[in-house]
Amino acid sequence: MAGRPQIFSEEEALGKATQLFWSKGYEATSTDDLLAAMSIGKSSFYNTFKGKRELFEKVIENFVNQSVAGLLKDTEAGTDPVQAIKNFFRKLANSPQNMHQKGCFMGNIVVELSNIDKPLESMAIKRLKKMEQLFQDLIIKAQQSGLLKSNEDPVVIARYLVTMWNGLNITRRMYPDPERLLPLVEMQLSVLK
Amino acid sequence: MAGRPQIFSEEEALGKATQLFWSKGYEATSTDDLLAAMSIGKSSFYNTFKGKRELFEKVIENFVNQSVAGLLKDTEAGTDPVQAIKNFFRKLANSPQNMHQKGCFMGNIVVELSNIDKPLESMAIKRLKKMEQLFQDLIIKAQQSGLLKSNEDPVVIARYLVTMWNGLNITRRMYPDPERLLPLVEMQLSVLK
DNA sequence: TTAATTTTGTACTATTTGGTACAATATATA
DNA sequence: TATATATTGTACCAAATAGTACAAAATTAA
Repeated sequence: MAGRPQIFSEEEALGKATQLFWSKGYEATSTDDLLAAMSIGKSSFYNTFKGKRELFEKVIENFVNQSVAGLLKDTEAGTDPVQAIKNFFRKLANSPQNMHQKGCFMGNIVVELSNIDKPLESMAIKRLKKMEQLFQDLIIKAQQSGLLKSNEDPVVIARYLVTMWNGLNITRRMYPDPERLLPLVEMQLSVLK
Repeated sequence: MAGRPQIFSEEEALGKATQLFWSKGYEATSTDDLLAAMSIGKSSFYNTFKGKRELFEKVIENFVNQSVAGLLKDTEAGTDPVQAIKNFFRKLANSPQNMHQKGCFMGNIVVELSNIDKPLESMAIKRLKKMEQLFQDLIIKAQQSGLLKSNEDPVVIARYLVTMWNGLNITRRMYPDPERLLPLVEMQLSVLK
């Protein structure tokens, strides 16, 4: 319980690492890149985060998707779950350019590492499935309350929404502007009625 | 017009390189990996393909999506364009495991390189847009012939289909089995009526 | 004040990276 | 057969990579 005090904030450093990994991916992010972004020295890096891979794992574990968090908030606020979902996707379409370019962190990981690093891919898949579960809960709630008339299997609807999310996160890089994305989103949401 | 003859088939070597890049991505594929997969020496490699990046460009340019080629064939065979599209996606759902794991080569490139190498990303995006154009042509044909009653904008429908494709190529890695994917695909295809 | 403890800075290292240099080799043509 | 020409194999290289070693610095507890 003694020792020299840490000169940096672990949380802050982790946030910087997250941003970097999110935009450049795992392989293309070098440890030197990380040190620069996190503004810490090599010793501090290896001392507190053990290594690049271990840091990446921690980044995945700590990652909170802001959009999803917003969706969750809307729901808890008592909003119509169907409207919450629709808002979620409309917000995606209206994101700033740099968000379009980054896409979904977990989706990016699945794509980059599916034939490179299965354990890391699995961690990302687990996160995407959590998102799917969130959708499923909302759909069930909407069906029970009668706000959603469709009696399609909630499991399939949820999986459809996740696929939409995954797809949009690539398509939005092809068309990083709301004018193209919004009509697309509306068509995709037409299932929810 | 003299000189020692090439000991390998350029086309074959390019095919091997394509498979490797497709499964491991750009960054994680080393030149040594390539040499081994292509079964050629370093000299031959740099002599005929100039370098890793140039090879990758050539691979993208020469890439023919087998599934898309099949779709095109079905169409030319005079099949109902709507059915052709439906078959296309159902076939995707029924692909073997390793295809699920590989996903869409062009989509993979967009994800991996969107913040790393814009020129390469653009090449991949161009290809995805070609696919979108193919969908659009089919939708227009289907609407004109009355096989598709929906009068939604063909541009939006095509973009919706590409987004479906992009999304499925991630979701199929979460659920690499037809039992989960088929109901999902059917729901997504419900727009086509 | 000293000892124990932890973090930090600097120098170093082994491996892998993409790529060159260049001579040896194998062919077509003169 | 000799020569021009193109491909190939081997050795080499500089830079970047992830990670270590270890002493110096900064703190708390005894």
